Amino acid sequence: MAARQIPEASVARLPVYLRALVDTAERGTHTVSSEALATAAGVNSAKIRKDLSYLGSYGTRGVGYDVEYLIHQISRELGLTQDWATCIVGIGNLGHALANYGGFAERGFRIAALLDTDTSKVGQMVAGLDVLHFDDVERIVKEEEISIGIIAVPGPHAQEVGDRLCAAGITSILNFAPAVLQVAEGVSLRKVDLSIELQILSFYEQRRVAEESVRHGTARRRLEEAALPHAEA
Amino acid sequence: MAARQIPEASVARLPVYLRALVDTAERGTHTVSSEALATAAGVNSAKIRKDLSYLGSYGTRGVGYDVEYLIHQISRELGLTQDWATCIVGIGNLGHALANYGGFAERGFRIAALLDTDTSKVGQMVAGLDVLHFDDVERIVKEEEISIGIIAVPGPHAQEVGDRLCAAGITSILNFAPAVLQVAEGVSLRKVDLSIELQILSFYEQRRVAEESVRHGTARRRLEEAALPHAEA
DNA sequence: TCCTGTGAATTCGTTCACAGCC
DNA sequence: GGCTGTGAACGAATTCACAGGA
Repeated sequence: MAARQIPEASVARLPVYLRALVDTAERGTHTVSSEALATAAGVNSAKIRKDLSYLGSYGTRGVGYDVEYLIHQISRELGLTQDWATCIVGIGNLGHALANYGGFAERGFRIAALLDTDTSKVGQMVAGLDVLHFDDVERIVKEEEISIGIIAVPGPHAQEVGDRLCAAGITSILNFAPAVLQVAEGVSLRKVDLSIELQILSFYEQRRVAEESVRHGTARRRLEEAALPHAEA
Repeated sequence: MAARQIPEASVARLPVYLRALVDTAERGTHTVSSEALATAAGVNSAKIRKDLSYLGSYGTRGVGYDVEYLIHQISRELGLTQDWATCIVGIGNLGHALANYGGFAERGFRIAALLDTDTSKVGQMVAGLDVLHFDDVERIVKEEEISIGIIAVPGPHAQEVGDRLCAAGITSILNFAPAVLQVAEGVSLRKVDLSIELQILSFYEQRRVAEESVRHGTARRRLEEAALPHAEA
């Protein structure tokens, strides 16, 4: 088993499983079936089994998975057994919120630096950290051994910030800026775009409205049909 | 053409194209090829052409696409020609940041209400709006004709908030809470999970480190091989 | 000639269904 | 009997490659 090269789609689900498992463990349960874990994670059981099979054979036939053991294996696979140093660039509304968000540190992501170019922000204390000037990014990344950069600057500045981060030796970027980012070869990039998510919802929202009028039309037609002499009792 | 039922993956890219097109228009360009748009949107040109073909035949062979016209068509398709009322539930760090985030209003998403259960927050002014009590959600959703709910509460409260929103008649939910949300049949759901994104980056980060040691190992082995007598000149 | 629009080919991801083990 | 692990079947998404119109 243990076939290397886990599909991207599976990797993206592992953190979800991990969370479901931690919840399960907190409830004092020590064994889960793929079915139970599927329910907790909001997917189907075949997907769970397939995804977990990429990591190895960690389950027991006829029984299920040991919760603690699986938590350990997934954590290891995700690289969560070590700590990663991150920096947040752009201490505006969102940067502030991210700096204060407890969920990062909880999972081993240490916020090692807050950076901004705005001199009125530099020197401020945010979430217990001094805001430093982005000009010093190369030195800070090296000193703090930062590998993950979080971009929370306005869209038009995202690319230059990304370039500087790449140049400074960062190897992963999480981009919150509403802009398409080009990164150096070999740097991982993920993006979170708030307004894109709303626009996707808007599409389905509109389609729902369109379908509703169609359905009303259909309903009306059905009534008409029902009114025809050959309608069934 | 205009085949209905646009694939989900294409829908998710339309907002990205839209942003790239708006940028292009702001630079005073009136025509784009699929190739140019692909570069601006960070995808390949075949994808652009295929995706746009689902909307209709809006390009001109040998020329490209009219930027303004395409902006109009995509906006219409995404339902952005009308305004959507939203509410934000949970006015903590993130809720604050979201309320102050300009990107929503810009694209026709009006924040109609801020809701919280914490009585110390109710009555506060945030981003020019009174924070209201979540208990009144049914009335507020009806009065303001809110169709999209944004959840920014702590994980353990997300499900009950989601249930109340669904019961109040909301048809789309954007979930920022770190929890798997179950929604009523027919309600659209998207989630944004900050720490999951970091965990995905961590996976690739760790793999990179692992690969590096392998590559070093390989390099060493190659040197050894090269030192063998039968090595080529 | 240039670039779109699209069938066909391919790759990727999901689900089925059951053999194998507890 | 119950549940995992996994080939095989299926379906979705991407990419290729080129016919066809400007």
